[in-house]
Amino acid sequence: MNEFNEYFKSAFTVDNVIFGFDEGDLKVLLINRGEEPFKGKWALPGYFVYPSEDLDTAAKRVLDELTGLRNVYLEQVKTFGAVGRHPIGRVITVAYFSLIKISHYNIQPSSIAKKAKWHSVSKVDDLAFDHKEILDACFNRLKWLVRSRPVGFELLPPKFTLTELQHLYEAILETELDKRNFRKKILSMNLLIDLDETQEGVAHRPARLYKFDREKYEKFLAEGFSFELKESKKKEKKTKKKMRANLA
Amino acid sequence: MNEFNEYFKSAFTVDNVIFGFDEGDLKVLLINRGEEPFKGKWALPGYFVYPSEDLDTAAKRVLDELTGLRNVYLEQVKTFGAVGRHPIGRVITVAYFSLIKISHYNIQPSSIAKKAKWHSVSKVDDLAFDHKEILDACFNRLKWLVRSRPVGFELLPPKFTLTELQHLYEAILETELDKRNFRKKILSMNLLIDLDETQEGVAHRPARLYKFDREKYEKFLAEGFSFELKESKKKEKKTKKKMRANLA
DNA sequence: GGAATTAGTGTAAAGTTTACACTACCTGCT
DNA sequence: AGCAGGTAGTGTAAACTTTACACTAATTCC
Repeated sequence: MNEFNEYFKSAFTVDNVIFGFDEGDLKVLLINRGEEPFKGKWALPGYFVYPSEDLDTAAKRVLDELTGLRNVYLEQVKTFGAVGRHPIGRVITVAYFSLIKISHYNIQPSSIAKKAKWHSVSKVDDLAFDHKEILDACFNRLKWLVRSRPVGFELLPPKFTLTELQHLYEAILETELDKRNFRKKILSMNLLIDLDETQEGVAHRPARLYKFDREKYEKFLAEGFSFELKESKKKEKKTKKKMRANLA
Repeated sequence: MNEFNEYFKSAFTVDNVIFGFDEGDLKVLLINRGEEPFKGKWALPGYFVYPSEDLDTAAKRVLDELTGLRNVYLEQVKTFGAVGRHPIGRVITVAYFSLIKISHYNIQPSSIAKKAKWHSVSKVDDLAFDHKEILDACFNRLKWLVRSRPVGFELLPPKFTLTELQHLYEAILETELDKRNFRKKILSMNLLIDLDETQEGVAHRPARLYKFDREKYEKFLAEGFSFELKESKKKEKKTKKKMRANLA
């Protein structure tokens, strides 16, 4: 550190977009800011990265302090560093998103956690700092992720019905899926274990419960498998340009 | 800045993985370090982000100083911030990758550019700092990108043959593609304009030259189209687990 | 004129995706 | 007991996409 001293004047933070799924709706955990700047506004949970701490460690710490959860899905998404994004100086933030089961979430005693609340992703529209932009980037990443791997298992309780799983996918993809085709696709992956149990206390035919075969999932990931879910085209009727080859 | 002063002691940089394509091989532009640390080793081009500069601006600046090129494909990939990654202090780096046409690249007068050299991506194995890890992350991103959009056009000269295009895809994907299927797929996208010209000075049947229809490409991107290129399975014979549904 | 070399082309079979509608099973009400 | 209301669960045929595969065409060089 000599001629470069002038560059060592910035700070960096992590911000964590924590997704959960409840009541058929995709949610995000937000903190109500108790102080300026943006006092009273909702913001993503985040904090400065300590000098002795790796980025991933910082993201896990923020998540743990807030939810008490460890070993959850956590992924770095993008870094935001516009010059004026933070009023107190040059602050770059690294955005992460994580997927948790809301049923496993317990309010933590930390003061920050008391100000936390789940919000429907689709209804969030105004956040502190550039946090709306960060949320959008993470939501888009989740949409992409859900098309290439069966990521929903991170968000559902240990036992779930196929309809719940489908609703989760529909919430993330913001589209409707065909029930029969969805089931065929999901079951053909052999990642579900049929528990031979059914729902109780519902006023209609109870659905079978499934759990997720974690062992096969690990294999799936290791082999770089991927699958595709396409939206039901029942209602769309997009002009499907056939784009045929201009061959002789 | 008051109680947070202790956090404003880090620096951040951008590192740019600049890909080019030449002689049937995917290349990356590296700088030979003239000073400690890692003196004599090859490194990714990068520099500190100025206090008054956005991240993307810094990445463009680094690219411009080195190659004289602007308006090229540039994308943020990932941020690396391990505690000990830089000997002179806490330095976080934001990795970008760009795609350029080597034929358009002119050596710049800047001192840094004189130390630059193209290396085959497949042969790079030891770089300064954590730059190998950064290169790998960017290469993986490129692999992903090339499967979802016809990104190769950024790397080829304005006129090219279908075989050149195929070789580019093969270099990026590190696999072989079937000639007829590749051509069918590419031509069916209608993104190529047949120039009604042929190669000259080759000792075999000359190939037709094509250029890229930029207007249609913009439309393609805007409509969120995507396409898939799958490797030729001629040689592999992967045990294709049929994974059929366990339905009644 | 023939050897060498790469360009260029079509098709049938296998596999995947799509659209679509009815019966089954449970509760709660009368 | 039976019916209404509600969600669960299932199969198939048609359209489309992907795959595997081999010969002829055009040029240069000798």
